[in-house]
Amino acid sequence: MAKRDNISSSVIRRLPRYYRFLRELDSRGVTHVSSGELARRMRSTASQVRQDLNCFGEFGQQGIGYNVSMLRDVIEDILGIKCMYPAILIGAGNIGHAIANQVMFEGRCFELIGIFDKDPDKIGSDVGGLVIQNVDQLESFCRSHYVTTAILCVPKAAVEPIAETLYESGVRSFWNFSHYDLNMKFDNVIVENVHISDSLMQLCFRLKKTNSD
Amino acid sequence: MAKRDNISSSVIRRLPRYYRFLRELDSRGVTHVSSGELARRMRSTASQVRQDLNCFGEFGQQGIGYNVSMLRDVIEDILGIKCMYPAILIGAGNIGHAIANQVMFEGRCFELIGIFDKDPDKIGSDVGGLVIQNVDQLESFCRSHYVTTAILCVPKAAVEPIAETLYESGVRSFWNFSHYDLNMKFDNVIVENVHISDSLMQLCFRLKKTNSD
DNA sequence: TAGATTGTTAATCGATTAACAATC
DNA sequence: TAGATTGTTAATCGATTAACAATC
Repeated sequence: MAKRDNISSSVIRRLPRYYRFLRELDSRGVTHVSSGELARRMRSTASQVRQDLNCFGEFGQQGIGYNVSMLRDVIEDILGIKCMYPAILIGAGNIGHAIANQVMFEGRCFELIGIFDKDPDKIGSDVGGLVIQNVDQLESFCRSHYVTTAILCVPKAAVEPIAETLYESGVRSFWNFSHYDLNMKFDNVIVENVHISDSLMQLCFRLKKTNSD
Repeated sequence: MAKRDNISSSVIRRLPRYYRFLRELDSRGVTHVSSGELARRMRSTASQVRQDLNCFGEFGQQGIGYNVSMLRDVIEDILGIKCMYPAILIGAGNIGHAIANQVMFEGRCFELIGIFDKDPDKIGSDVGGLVIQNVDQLESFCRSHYVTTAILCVPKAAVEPIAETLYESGVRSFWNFSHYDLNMKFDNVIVENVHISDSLMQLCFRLKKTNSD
């Protein structure tokens, strides 16, 4: 019955962005925000914003706007970022460090409980409060800690076999930074492939377009 | 006249993905690929692929498929990744290191010619073959080297003022990793804001959805 | 009351899918 | 020739925009 059950995928894709702005407003103590103001921030239109927000309940008040903290709360709920899933990270290189130190520490949705690498020089050292373990501990660790999610920061060539191993150890979701599209053959697996350089190519495209205008 | 002039934005967004697959096929020595095969890789449909590829010229041959290297070439051309823009990076923390070492070194579209930080302990040390310079050198460096693009890997709070300075020194495009949406007030500026954790939230959403089905 | 702003409907626009003749 | 696969048109679907009555 709840409207909230069929939110279109384009709205879902915009939710993290709404969430960021609402969090910022909330932290500044702003209690209400209008569709027009949100639109300005989102580089969208007031109409679009109202259409979006309307599909998960009525949080607005005519003449006043939307209640920031209620809206923030319902978005957290829809995205599921109130949950806490145990996650591990494999590959303690540059990106691995960045993720462990700068992304995960915000402590939303995932708790980083283990870091693995195969380099003997790295094993034993500390990253963001965790000791780097040997990859050969992967299987037993995943089984005993019921790890749901693996963050893959290993080189291209290593991804497939590691993902296989992890799948067999019960891991069913992957956040993959390896520059290689992981395409698991099982359909009970969730994969988010991240390609940072895609956005660099978009930047390049826009630069070229500007220059040729 | 050229079809190529009005490629829709949704096609543009898919180009980096096509590009990746074509590059892989090319490196494996595959000369032709069908829309069906590309669709399988893109998790799309053959119809979609043909529609997409058709909007920038006729590279297919009935009964045979598309010429991989020609297609790759035309995509490189459209995205403008054959150009080489001088870029600098500010903030030699974890993400800065990751970008400098793992993303930029592929040597496409941008050449990293300078790295800056304000931490005296970092200044002078080497990252990916470049010596970290003091941020107070930023302005003079940008002016003398005609820097077009800045990669911002600094904390939230530092972004606005640094972007201002850079703008005044002639920088007109920004690849921003600071977890803060940079919204320059000038309209001759290109900004790509990267929010890595958005994809983490999408992962979270999909996990929650799976669990509740 | 007057001004602001929502929720919702209808109209428009654009993107995806289906179908098939053309051709390698 | 038969099989494969394109290019392109038309049909469908979905997303965005515009408009306005309802209401704080």
